[in-house]
Amino acid sequence: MSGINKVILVGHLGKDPEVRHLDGGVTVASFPLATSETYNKDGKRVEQTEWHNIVLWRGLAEVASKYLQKGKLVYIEGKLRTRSFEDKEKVKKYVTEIVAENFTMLGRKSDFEQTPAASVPQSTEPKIQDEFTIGPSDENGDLPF
Amino acid sequence: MSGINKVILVGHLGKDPEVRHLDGGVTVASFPLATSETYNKDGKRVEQTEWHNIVLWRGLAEVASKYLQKGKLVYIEGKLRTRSFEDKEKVKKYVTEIVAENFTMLGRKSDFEQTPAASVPQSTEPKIQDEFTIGPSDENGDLPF
Amino acid sequence: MSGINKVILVGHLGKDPEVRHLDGGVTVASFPLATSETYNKDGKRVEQTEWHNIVLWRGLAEVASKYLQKGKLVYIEGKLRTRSFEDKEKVKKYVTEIVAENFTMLGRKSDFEQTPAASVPQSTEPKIQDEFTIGPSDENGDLPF
Amino acid sequence: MSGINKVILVGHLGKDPEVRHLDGGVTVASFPLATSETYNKDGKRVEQTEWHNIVLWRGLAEVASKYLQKGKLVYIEGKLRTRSFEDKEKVKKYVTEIVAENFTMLGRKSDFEQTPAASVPQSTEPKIQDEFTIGPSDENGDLPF
DNA sequence: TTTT
DNA sequence: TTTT
Repeated sequence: MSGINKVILVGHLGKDPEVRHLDGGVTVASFPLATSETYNKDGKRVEQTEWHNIVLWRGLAEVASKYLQKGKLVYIEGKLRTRSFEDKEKVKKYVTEIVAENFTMLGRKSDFEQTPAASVPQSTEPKIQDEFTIGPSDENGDLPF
Repeated sequence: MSGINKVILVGHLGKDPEVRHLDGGVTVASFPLATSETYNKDGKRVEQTEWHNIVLWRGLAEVASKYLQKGKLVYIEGKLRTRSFEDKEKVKKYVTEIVAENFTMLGRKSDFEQTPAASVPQSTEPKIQDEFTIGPSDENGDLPF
Repeated sequence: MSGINKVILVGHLGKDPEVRHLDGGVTVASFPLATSETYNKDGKRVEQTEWHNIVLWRGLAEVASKYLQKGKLVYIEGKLRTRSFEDKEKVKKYVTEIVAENFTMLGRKSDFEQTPAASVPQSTEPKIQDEFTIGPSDENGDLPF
Repeated sequence: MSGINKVILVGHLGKDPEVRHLDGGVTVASFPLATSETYNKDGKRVEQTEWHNIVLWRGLAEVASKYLQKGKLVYIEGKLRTRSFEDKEKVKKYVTEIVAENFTMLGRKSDFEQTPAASVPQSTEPKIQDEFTIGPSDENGDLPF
């Protein structure tokens, strides 16, 4: 039977997205995302930051590389995936990544402007989905019941 | 600026899905879903049930009408939408619905069998998405980093 | 068997929180929250805004009334609850509300400053939870608004 | 500024929970959880299973060890945490875990019965939360496994 | 290492 | 109107 594997993050990019083009023309982007939590420990305010490896594919990767930069605040929805790889010393290692399914830019509009003078292009999708998960939902007509 | 409007429910259908075909060939299905919460009140076990109006469009509606029946346990992800309508007395009223974006059948496989003897067709998708949100995600190849 | 009833919203307050003190000293706060979605319709950019009725109890209500104001961006997690009430004409009506379980202020720190000159107190909890979330939630009495 | 770090899983336990009692009397439980996704690849039905390391603290750990067993279906809500440890060869390694904040048992009631003859005690909380979720989460010390 |  |  099937299950649910869902991750919801709101945090800041630790670096600009790094984009790669695989053989076959598929685009992949990735970046670290920080989510911080603040709590009181013995009356002192402690901040704990967690770093997440975000991976985006195809169209999502392209939009991310265009609109997301280091420091920006984003909402990301995706799923967990742990994969193994060999490091330079041929040692098998594991990483857990969040494969993004859609993201939404948060924060001020000005935070997403390329330069102080430029304005965000009309085409900026506030909510961007994986093209294999994407699309308009035009069901805003009134329901017949 | 954009926002997030997400609902996650796990509950039982109160009735079979009710299906309608709008002019233009669009299919809409709807059903009530119960989510119950149990807590202790003065040492007694109290159950509180909340009823949700679930609405599904197009392909999702069709799959729902095929595989979901009264009593079944489902995971539903969607968004909130409040719409107004006029009742028979022409009084304006409001309903809040959950417009489903995808759902997953939970519980035993046998719970989704049509009849004790029949088995669920091979084509039953455990996770079914709105066709405007849908699609295979074949990014299972190894990442180059 | 039990279920899941979870709502996740990121949006802006439409008004300042309205605070009430019930008999028995319980504090309740409420405010409308807007989540907007933008999509393309026939090549044109359309924005659709959904309004949600947010309700907060006890300690959460108090923190909300202190730190949230009209226009602020918040992440809210809670559950759906539909309750009935009688309007002035004694007509039975229904409202669906989101009973908040915790919230996190998003956006610039300066967005949460009381006045341009004041800074957010050290004690501001970035993630604030309903102190009663764990146990029974006895707020099933009718709301006074 | 603060962020959101939330994981929502529905899956089956791969093993019985493993319970440990740390110095100081704190209880920790952990188990692997499988979430499977099925999709069509070239007309063939492919199942992909993802394994998650679930960690529970204190009261949650105790309830988990009592009611969850290998094979059971659960809804788990928690947060991601990546921690480092040294393996037997003193090599620094990283694991990403899901620190549970609450869980709900899904599936038939009979699935949670200890033995065919026994019934689940009246006191079984369908939704069980980490009693410390509200405040500080001081489980940042290294885990003993 | 789960489940269907 | 579901389920336990």
